[in-house]
Amino acid sequence: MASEVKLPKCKYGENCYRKNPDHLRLFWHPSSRPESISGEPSTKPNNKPPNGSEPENQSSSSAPPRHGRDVTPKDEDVDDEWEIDADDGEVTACSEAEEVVEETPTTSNSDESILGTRDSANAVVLLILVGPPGSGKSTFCSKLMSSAAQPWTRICQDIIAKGKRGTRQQCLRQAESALLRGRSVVIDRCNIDKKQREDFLKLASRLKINSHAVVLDVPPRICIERATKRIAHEGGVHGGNAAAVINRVIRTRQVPSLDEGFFRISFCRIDPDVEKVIQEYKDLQPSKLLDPGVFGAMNKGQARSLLNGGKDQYGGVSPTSVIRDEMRNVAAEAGKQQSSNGSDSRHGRTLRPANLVPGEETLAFPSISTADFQFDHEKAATVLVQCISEFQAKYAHVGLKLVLVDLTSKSHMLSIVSKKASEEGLDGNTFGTFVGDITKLRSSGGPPCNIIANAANWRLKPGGGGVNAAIYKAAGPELEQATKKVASTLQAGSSIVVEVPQASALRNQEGVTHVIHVLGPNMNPQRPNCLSGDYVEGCKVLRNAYTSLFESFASVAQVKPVKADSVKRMGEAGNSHNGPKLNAFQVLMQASKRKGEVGDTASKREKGEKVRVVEEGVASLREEHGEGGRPSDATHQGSGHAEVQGNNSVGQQVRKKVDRKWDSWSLALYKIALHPDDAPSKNSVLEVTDFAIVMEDLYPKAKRHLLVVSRTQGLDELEDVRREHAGLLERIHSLGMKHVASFLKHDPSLVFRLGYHSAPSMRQLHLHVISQDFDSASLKHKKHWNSFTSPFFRDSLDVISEVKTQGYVDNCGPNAEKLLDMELRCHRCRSVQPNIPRLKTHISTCNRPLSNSNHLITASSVNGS
DNA sequence: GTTCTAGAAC
DNA sequence: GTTCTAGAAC
Repeated sequence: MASEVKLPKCKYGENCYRKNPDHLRLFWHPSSRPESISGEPSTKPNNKPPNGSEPENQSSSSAPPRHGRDVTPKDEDVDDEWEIDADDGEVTACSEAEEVVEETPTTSNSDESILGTRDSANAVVLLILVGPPGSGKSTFCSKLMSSAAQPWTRICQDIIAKGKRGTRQQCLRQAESALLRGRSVVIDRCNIDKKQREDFLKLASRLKINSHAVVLDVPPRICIERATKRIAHEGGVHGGNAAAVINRVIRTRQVPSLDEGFFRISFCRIDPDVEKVIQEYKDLQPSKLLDPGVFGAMNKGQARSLLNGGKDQYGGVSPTSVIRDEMRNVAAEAGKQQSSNGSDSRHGRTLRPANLVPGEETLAFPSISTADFQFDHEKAATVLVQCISEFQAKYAHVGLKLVLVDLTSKSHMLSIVSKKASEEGLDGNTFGTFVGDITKLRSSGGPPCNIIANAANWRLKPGGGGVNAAIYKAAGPELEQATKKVASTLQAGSSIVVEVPQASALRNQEGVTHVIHVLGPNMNPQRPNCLSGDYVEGCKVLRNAYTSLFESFASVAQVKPVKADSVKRMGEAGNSHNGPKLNAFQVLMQASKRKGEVGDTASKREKGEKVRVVEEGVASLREEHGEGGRPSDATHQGSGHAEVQGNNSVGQQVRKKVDRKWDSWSLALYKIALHPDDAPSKNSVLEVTDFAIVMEDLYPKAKRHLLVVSRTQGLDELEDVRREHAGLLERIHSLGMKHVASFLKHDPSLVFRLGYHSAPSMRQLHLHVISQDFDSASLKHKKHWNSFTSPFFRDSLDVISEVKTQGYVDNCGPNAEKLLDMELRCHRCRSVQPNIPRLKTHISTCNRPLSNSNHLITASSVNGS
């Protein structure tokens, strides 16, 4: 019966951090956290508005420019998403940048212009560069962004994907993000034909932003000369092959025309043309708008083509006049949007008052730690969305709503949280954002939030600034007195609930019954307990803070998580309808499925995909319905056998392994382990014992790479390991160590790790014994590298320890494979390398101490033990 | 696990 | 032409 039930895919739920690459990185080695070049914590300006609200720390817009390899001005700052490899001086993308774009620093003193707006503060345009390799697109961008009058973002496809070449879709996403933040965007890619430009024009049209084109119509000879001199160009357009590529690209060139939707097209053939156009766009601002039309030197054929195209489309009317009219319409529309009711259409999830029904408990809360405490916005948004997701899952169907509030419609946090919430599929009925004053929600017609959160300080004192000062001021001295009765200080990552006294204006005017003080992590060196850029700890504390806040909210609202009894009631209610009678467990699963929280296990099984299912919070239900129990021993454990396993700190949990289909190619180790005498000759079996065999990996990923394969039938992978296997794991480890000692005798310079893959491709539990040189021709792919250097590789000693203490291995879950797709990071110096060839070159010379494990085995450690 | 192929991009 | 990625097949 249990096997018929659809189960959640992960014990941490559909929105488990392990599914989120950004958050996943937090579980990378602690030493991987981004650092500024100087090693000093970032000291971003505190752009605090005068009205006591949360200031906007526009990390992206206030950051210094980011630069790719081929265009990096050597004398400019590099922000914390980039780091320089001290060994070879390369600039490499840090792991925190999933997609990399370059942005100008803001040039104005006011928040208004820092944030910008396509409506008024800036003349926002989408500038599409058109030109073959070597035409000077990158130089154009560098010059444009060096001292532009308004903020620009450069989208360079060559470096957008963690410092290497990405896709058009990534460029589009980043362009949209920047445009929505009020930044002009320059698209640095060839854009050589209509198809390559089409999506960008559509994007601009959708956002009601003018598209401009600058055609770098540089003679092919010059392009080839330039490209030939380049080295290590991402697209391979350098050296001897540059001419062929450029000639081919130029042959496919389609000259941009106004009828594609461009507002303005500028042609540049010689350097002075380029300089002139660069200056035009550098000067661009509302008081210096550029006229529509076609400008610059071009040949007569191009001009005729462009004008004819425009004339045909507009029925003989000058394209320029049509576009001017359109421009006026856009401006008028933009004006309407700006004067609307304070909700910003850019925030798709902005909750309007009508969305919230009085009587339902609603928590209004500010973004924690992103103002004075200078926590990185992107990371904070990721943590927040994760916490909301968990909250929604835990308190489904009980009417609790969360509203993230910020004072300004230009709030960076509102924008990115909305985006991430949408991406994560958060329930828009129970979470939204709102632009307004958190202390005046009722009186200003905002959502009726009777509980509000305060981004407090550790002393729980009024003052300082931002939300804390505003709430204490609005509440009057009564709140401070009430708070004193509850606590005198507050730990980071925790919260306290204070009932707002009846006499407080916040209560009798705004209807706020409770204030929940919450304290997040501090990244501001000017404030106490600064974490100095330690985002591993910081995210942990922030997560604790939000979790504590939301739990306090639930506590005040006097609701409880969805539990067995409530689900049972739901089941009974469901059974009152005509459908088949369902038990509580099935009802829960059906509800989860409706919310999209349950994977289609059956269909995945049909496809032979790996299916590991861990469910949460249903153990009592399973017991109640007699659908499972703890395994008594290790007798099960072949494919297709469901099993249940016990508790951990999160709460009572059930671990259930569902059928995994092993393809024929993945059975090689299984066959050899069970029948070592029949091992194919290509496999070098070194030792056979009663419990394991030792063999050389057929495709070694390092100088020395052995496998110690268990001979216990049914023990396919780590997922199958239980407490009773601890002794076996220790024997396997010892066997591996024996061979390590032998290797080290011959070559004492080697360093080894012993460990398991979280989600192995080959059936039959096997320990990897691998030297850390990774000097092997068989190491070809990112997946290879990350399987041995990311947390996907579980150290044998850690595995043994976990099995002994908790009875199973808490591996990376169903999303372990995401770890394999992460950036290529040197296991010594932590620098990111753009591809495998570059990585291999780098690691062959990198001499930093190894930093990828606490369990490295060296000649001295073996001799000393 | 590997190998092969196609496609995208410059 | 080269590099990289994703997917299919084994």
